[in-house]
Amino acid sequence: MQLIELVKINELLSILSGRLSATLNRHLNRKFKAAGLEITTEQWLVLVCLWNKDKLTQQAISEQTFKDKASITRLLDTLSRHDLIERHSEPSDRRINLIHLTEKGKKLEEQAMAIVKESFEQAITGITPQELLFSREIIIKLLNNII
Amino acid sequence: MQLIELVKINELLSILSGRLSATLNRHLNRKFKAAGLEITTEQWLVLVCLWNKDKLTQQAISEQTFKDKASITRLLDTLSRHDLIERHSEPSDRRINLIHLTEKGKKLEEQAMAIVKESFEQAITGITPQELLFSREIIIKLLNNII
DNA sequence: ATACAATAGTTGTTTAATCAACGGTGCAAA
DNA sequence: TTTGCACCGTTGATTAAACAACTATTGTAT
Repeated sequence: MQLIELVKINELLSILSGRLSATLNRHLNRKFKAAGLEITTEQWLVLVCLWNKDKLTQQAISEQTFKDKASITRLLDTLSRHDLIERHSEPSDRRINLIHLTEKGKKLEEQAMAIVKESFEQAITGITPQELLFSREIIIKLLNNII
Repeated sequence: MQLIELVKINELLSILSGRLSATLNRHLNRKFKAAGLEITTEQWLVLVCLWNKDKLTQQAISEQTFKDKASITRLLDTLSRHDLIERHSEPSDRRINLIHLTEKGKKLEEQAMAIVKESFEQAITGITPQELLFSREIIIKLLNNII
């Protein structure tokens, strides 16, 4: 009984804490690559913030993506090297960088979102919206319990 | 309508493909560290395989953890450096390493599993077993859809 | 006005993931 | 027997994560 419980714990934790995200990331990264888009899932997540509202601070991106600000520094380094964003320093507060999408970065939105949408639809095949919403609630409860 | 749909897609994907696993990993890593255990969640996952059945091949560990064999090579390098496992080459098939737990590695099980169990119970506070099992089914469906 | 705290971003170190390429071993078919 | 394929594990390159320590700037409180 105790053993079975622990086995289930391990299984669920291993799925949640690695396998699910790794599989999703791998899937999306391959789709992006297959379509000739040179972005990763993590970069896509940052770009989503900027497509939604351009010229954010790194701090804002950090909060919206739930990523460490050091991770954002380096993600933006990569995006900048690929000419998808530019850092513009703000004279009114010289601590701040405002992150601007380049034309190349803006143009990526349509194609990237189409790929994501397609993958999403593939992922949820055979799952009803209610089931999905219910799972979302449970996952958010889980998250809040361990923050 | 379309916009709202896309927002939901982004949110769910971002939770599943990064935020959930990152939060869980961070949580467990901190707990391990706070208890004086020098292991990460990823290393714990490998150790679970060996606690369950000692003397596995790297290939077997790779399959059980759903991790790339290159990742396993490096995880085992770290575990070996910390004297938790040893690679024993097998004379009957010289391609193979059998991974042996050291005494130190064996001794870790009780303490590590107690921490994991405690974290798990914290995580599922306020969620019924049925809800959890239901979510597990949905997540496995999701996984199978994108493999 | 100065001293201290808070904020924004960067850097160093360590761990881990992917993919691709490679070396060595085992096995089976021509 | 040797040729070729499958298998096991390693290595290199790139991307990303966490944490801690750091610089520079801004804001506040005495």
